Amino acid sequence: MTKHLYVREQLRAQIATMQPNDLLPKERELAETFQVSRNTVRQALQSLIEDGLIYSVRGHGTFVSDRRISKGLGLTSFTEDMRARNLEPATRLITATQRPAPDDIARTLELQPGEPVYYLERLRLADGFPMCFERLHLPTSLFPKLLDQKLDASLYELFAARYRTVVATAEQHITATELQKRHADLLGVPAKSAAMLVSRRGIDNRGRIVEYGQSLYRADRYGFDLTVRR
Amino acid sequence: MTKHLYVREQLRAQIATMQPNDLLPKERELAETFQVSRNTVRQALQSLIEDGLIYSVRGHGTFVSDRRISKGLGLTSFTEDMRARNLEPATRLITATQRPAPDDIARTLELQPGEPVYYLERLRLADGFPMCFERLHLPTSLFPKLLDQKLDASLYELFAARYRTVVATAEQHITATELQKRHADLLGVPAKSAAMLVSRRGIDNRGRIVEYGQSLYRADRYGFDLTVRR
DNA sequence: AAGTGGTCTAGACCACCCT
DNA sequence: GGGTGGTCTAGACCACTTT
Repeated sequence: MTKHLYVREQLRAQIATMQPNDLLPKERELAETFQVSRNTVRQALQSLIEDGLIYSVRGHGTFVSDRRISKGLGLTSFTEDMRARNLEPATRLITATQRPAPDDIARTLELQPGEPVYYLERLRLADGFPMCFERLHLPTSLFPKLLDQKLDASLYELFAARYRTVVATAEQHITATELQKRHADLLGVPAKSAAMLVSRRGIDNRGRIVEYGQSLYRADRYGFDLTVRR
Repeated sequence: MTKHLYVREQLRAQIATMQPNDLLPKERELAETFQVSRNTVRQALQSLIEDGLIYSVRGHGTFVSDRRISKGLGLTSFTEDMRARNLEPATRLITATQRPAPDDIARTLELQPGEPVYYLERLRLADGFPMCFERLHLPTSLFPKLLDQKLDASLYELFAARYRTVVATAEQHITATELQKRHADLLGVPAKSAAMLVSRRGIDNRGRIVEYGQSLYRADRYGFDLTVRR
């Protein structure tokens, strides 16, 4: 545990007991209190500012933010997302195969056409009810013997534990669509119901394209909350 | 112009000429080159890392990112959003009235029930084609004589110019829905088509709730692109 | 062992806001 | 003028990776 992380967590706890627009102690005071340099205090404050918990005004002070900002839309797995919503995530594996990449998938994953990819279909449940149907495409070269693994849990956790691959960035496209009968049946809603369609391309910390997935979320059960700033 | 901003812009220009995964000079070299301290170099690098242009590996070096990341989803007005997509924005004002706030609107705007609000309905066009139908609720107290203004242009620009109010933060909820006949007709699509429903609460830099709006976007023409990071 | 980025220090001056 | 956060310095040691 580094000092600035320690200071940050102490401050986070203190902020939780304060009111919006309350004034925090001066940076020089905090440095004295925690027996660290002012730069270290500033490192901790900067991190809290980026989280939206506090804001600072030059020549004035540092304050608790007006509203508690929900974390917005970070890069989270379905598993993490559901846990954050206090729902119990589960997964039903529907299909898991290896096949040559169709042209459009190869292009998205930046592979040569026909290179082998894994294709997975999974139904994601929350507290036992269908929430989302997803199709995933993964380069086989990055995940040897993937199909021998347990695929009805968090894939991101499997990637990290088994393949030392962390999805660091994701490019997402969000839109709406009408559900085909098959997908509607899986999700337990009438055909042609509206759903959220999320296409995601996951990239690891070395810049390799790790996954391409499309998820269909039940619109009656799911939405994105995000807070954006100027 | 501060030093770290100068260093950052110089580096940004240099990065533009480099290939993904190219190695940047060591921090200590950069400090020497620019005749600044290593901390200042690190401040510039940190900013570029947050923009996704570079990444660093401890004990190894700092590298150009594999992909140029689009800026994701900021707080933009419809007008700005369309211009960014190279589409010409336009607006057709459908309704503009003043009325007592219904209970749910009052609650969302944190007003007393029955306090007066403006209610606007507008059809937003891109290159002349319907893109989005929006309903807006605004506290009258913040925008005296709003209905006398020109309401078929960017409201955010009007707020800034006429009322010195800048929407600094917005809480958004994004989901999908089926269009009612009236809304489908306005947007020029069949009834019950899928659409994106975006609810937005805008907050100014003093923490006042400035607007509550619901927008229905044609799903065939519109989606959100966003890049998220761990 | 050598070299990298990550953390931390103690001190200084600047830009801005208040009284 | 006095106090705040913002910037910057020169130097040190640590954690990690590669040789």
